Amino acid sequence: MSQFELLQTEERARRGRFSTVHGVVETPAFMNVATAGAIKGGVSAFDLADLKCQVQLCNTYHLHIRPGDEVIRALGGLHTFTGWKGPILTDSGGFQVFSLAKLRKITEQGVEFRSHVDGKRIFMGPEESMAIQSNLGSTIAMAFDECVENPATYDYVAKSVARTTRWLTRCKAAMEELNSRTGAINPQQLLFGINQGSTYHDLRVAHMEEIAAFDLDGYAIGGLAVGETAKEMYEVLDVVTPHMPVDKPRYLMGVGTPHNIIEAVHRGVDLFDCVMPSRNARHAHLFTWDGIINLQNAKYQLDDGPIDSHCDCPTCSRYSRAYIRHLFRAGEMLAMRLAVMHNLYFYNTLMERIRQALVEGKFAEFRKQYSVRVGTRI
RNA sequence: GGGAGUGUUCCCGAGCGGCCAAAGGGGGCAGACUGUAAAUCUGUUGUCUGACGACUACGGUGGUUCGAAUCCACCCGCUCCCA
Repeated sequence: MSQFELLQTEERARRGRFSTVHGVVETPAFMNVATAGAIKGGVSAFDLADLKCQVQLCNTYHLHIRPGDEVIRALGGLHTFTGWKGPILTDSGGFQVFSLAKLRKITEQGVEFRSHVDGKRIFMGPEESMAIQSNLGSTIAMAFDECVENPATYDYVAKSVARTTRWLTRCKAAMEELNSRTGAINPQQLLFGINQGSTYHDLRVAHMEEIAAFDLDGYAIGGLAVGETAKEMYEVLDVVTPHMPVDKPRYLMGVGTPHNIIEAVHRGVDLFDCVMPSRNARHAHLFTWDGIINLQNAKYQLDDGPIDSHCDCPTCSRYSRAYIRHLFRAGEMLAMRLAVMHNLYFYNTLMERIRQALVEGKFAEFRKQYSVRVGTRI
């Protein structure tokens, strides 16, 4: 069974401890995204241990298509398969309802996708998503939802949210049934519900209250950072978080920049995930405590210092900006690996420093010092 | 020695009288990226100017023409074939 312990608060910001069968997560925490079972850029589950990673995130849709969730189940589940022994959260495939918009069709029963690999038709609804996630044996399964692109009409969002709620009922029933089956990879698989409602405050609040009644293991806020302004996103957080259960972890899905994360912690969020540190690292866009740098810029050609002089990650302790820049320009894979490791270490350290600031009652000060600074191009 | 080609902006390479500061690659310079169809995508890349525009450019020199990277002559360089 899971247990979320709220250890401390500072204004709306929270520090907590989430205990799962695969280990404890100190929150606020950033979950490292390994969509297809690996962090893109050549970073393995074993590297993650050196990067202060607490939770790995994998994707239902991608792993269902390749290699197939039945294959992973036969091999003992994601923990055995990837080598990551800590908590794993699997996204439900709901985000692909959004990102594969041109390749799908939504009905009450679920969503018909066209595989991005070979074009094959794939049907996924709440039951299918839960069954796949059960086969993957993740620690935390996410409810199957529809992530609506912003802006969206009130009418469409209202209908979509109502459907997402009905899907949640089916997700919960399916999860309970799957957990009770003998032979389940993780019979204690947790389920998080997902709040939707676009930028409509009344829909957000109403939906949050509805899903809170399901008494799930955690609650996520989805459908943000998908087209709306940062200001609108923060307003949704301001409006929704007061309606989220205090004794359950709160997860802001897919967000975001270091600045977004600090601002969301300030508004009471505990968990995050985002492809930004890994994707941007692969494009030489690196985060430092002084701001953001693009390591491909000519000005770093002769820079023999580390990416970040305040960083003690495996990359910064060994390699110069000039060398990594060269690796990028030469198309060497090592460039991506070193850059991704740095950015993930930065994100995980950011969370560690946020937690430490909360311990010391200095989060407000931390926010003031870093919230804007870490998002500035230098 | 004879014959046939060829020389284009940083590189490769299109162009065959005006719509050419010159396609397309590459390279360079910069930007984007938020539950990853993303080792991807976008912009830009002669000089000057805020812009209109002006100027300098297609091996060299001279010519034909209202107008030449494009046609002609000679020169220079490179390639291939025959002796």
